[in-house]
Amino acid sequence: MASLPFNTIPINLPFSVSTKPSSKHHDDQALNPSSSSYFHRVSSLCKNGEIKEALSLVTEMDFRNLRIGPEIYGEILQGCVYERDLCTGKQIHARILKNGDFYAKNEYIETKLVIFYAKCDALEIAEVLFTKLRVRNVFSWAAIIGVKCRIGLCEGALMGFVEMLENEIFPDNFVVPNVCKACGALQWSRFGRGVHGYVVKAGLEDSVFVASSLADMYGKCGVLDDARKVFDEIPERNVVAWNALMVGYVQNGMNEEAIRLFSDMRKEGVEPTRVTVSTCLSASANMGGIEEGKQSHAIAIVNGLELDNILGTSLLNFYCKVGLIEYAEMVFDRMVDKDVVTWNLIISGYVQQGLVEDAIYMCQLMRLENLKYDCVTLATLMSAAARTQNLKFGKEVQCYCIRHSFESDIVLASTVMDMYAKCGSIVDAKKVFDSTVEKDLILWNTLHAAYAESGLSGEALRLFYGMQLEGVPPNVITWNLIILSLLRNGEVNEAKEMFLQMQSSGISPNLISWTTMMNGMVQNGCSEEAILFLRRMQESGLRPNAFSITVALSASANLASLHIGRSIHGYIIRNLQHSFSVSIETSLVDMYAKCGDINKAEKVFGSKLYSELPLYNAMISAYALYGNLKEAIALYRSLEGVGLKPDNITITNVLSACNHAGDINQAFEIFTDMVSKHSTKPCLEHYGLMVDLLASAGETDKALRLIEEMPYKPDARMIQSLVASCNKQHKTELVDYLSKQLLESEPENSGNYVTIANAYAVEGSWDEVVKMREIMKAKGLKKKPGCSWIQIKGEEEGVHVFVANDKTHIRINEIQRILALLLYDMC
DNA sequence: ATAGGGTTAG
Repeated sequence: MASLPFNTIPINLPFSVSTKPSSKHHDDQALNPSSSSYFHRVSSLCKNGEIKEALSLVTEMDFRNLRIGPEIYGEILQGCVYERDLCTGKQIHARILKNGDFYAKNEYIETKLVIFYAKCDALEIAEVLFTKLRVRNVFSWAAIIGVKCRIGLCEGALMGFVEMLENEIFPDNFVVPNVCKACGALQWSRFGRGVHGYVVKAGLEDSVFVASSLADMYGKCGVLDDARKVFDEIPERNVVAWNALMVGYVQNGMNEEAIRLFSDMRKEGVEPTRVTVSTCLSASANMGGIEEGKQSHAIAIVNGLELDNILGTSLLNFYCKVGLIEYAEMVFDRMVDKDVVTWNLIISGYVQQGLVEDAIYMCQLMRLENLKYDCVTLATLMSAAARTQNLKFGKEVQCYCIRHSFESDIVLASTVMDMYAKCGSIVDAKKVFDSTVEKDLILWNTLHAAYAESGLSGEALRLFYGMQLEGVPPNVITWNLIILSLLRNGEVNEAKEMFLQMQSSGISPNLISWTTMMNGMVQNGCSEEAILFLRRMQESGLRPNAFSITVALSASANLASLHIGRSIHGYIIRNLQHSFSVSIETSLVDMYAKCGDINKAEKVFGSKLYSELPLYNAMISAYALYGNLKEAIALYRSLEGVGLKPDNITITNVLSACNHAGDINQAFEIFTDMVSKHSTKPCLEHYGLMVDLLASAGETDKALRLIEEMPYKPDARMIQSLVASCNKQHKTELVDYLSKQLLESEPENSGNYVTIANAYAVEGSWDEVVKMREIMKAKGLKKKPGCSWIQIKGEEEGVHVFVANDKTHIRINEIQRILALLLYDMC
């Protein structure tokens, strides 16, 4: 055996190496029978994980001058591999080196050392030893590929696979799974296919290990058809194979397929594991499948699966996502070793339910358990601030983030921006955006969302072109947001143009793109076009979901087209039977009422699946529309019996029913009931309806007294009612008073100008309407999102008129008077 | 070989 000097051993090994060659193992100790009994004792200690004891036996052997063969060192190293005991292994390595080349240059020992370091994730040492190997066999290759794969150096692992083949060392059923894993992580499906070819050639495809990892690889690459094919051809499928395919389905959004696979698996009598149940729970959570998730939970219990952290958090995630917070609390209480993930889930569960107080309380408890907030906790709290529009709380959380150096977390930056945007502070959102160094597409989109929400289409467009100049290509979401910002700002034609541009840039509109267009059309008074967009979406092969159907129903209602409304109802019955929701039922009632078929509205209401307030509100509103005061009141009175408490909308609807019928007494009864029975404060709109009622009955003084009593500033609508009433009675000094009120309350409120313009529109004075628009422009005021425009036919192009409220009738000279006051105020 | 939490669009 060639002798090499010891100092060629890499000096970066983390222990010192004796340079003195030892000689005692040359004694003829091999004949000593106790040597083999030592081997057995060492071997059994190692298998029980008692490495330290095994090591002291070796020391004892050394002391008694017994021959220590390579197999003993091999055994101890293997023990260190089982225990992932890097420290003890290094000591063994030191002894091996101390004992000289007989051991240090033994192929078995050298390979074992590589395997040991690799298994302990000490890649650098393993690689140094590996490069020094004179003989590289399948085992050492497998170890190196394995460690690279584990620590995420996937390209390196795949290069190793190629190099192995070049050196004619053939990867076996231990190497291939790791190679597959690397392909999956990199989503290199073409490389994966090559590996699959090798597997077939090498005859490895019958190994469950190989086949399940191939199925997993195809799943991770999104090629589910091939994953399924591989899976179907496995001769003896084990639970891991089932799990791998199921995970593939879930990761690609095919949740229903995953659940179906689970039931097939149970039919074949394969026992589910915690992984199976976790995966099913993810699928159930994603698709909102309450029954599926509950059954998965039941199966976990029946099969006696241990509630470990991962299964527990899967359950928590599921119950939180579907809104069953009580069940989530039960699971949470039963979990023993709660970690940050566990706490984050229950906290986010509370936030999703709007229970921000509970969320904050849980945060305090979490701190008492000595757990620190991580970026997920903070992102959740930030989203709570955004939901509740609590700017102060949001800033506190942001300060915490800054103090604890979480600024570099890009997800957190997105939530901070979203919080500022939701709290109406776009400038601060932009500041956060600018100060974030590494921007990802989501961050860009978050700012787009902020602009879209407020209809700042100019800013949005600048951002849109800016990002492309910086080489960030917009995705569907970006395009949808740009379109939304245009629509929110009333720029219908520009939005349609953008919609076309998106398609010519190679991005096809998704469900949300189409629905955004539809909804935007409805909001901008183009309901016919909304229906056209619905048809075109269906032609493109996309199926409308519950929300798009709701929008289509409101378009039908606006068009008062029973024909279209019925056809959409038909579509719901044919295709959305299972996703019947409160909002769909509500929209149906509303549609039938507005299309003139109150009987059908009653019929839909009568066969409702849900018993929720919005549905009752819609029906009461329908009765109000038809002036059926008795029915409206009866329905309102019946709420208590079904355990529902009327809200502001209910009262508004009942009061407007009274309004239509001109029944002041009934209205007053409802109005006072509200405070005494339901202890709710009337809102501005309720006062408005009462004022309206009194004013149109000529009770101007009473109306005025009510205005002075109420805890709100009067709005333009109220003033209008009064103006109309005053007009009849020629009380001009009152009009002066009211106009002043209007100016004092909100001179910058575009709504006031809109109201006045509305009145002009009703009177047919288009010149005055145009003038109002110009004043708004000069003041830099923009129409609020959701406020409708209508194009006046036969008028000069570009002239828009606000949709007039049905009951607005103001004498033209009074309008001029108010306008004069407004202009005076501006100068 | 397989499994858990937070961010953007109607």
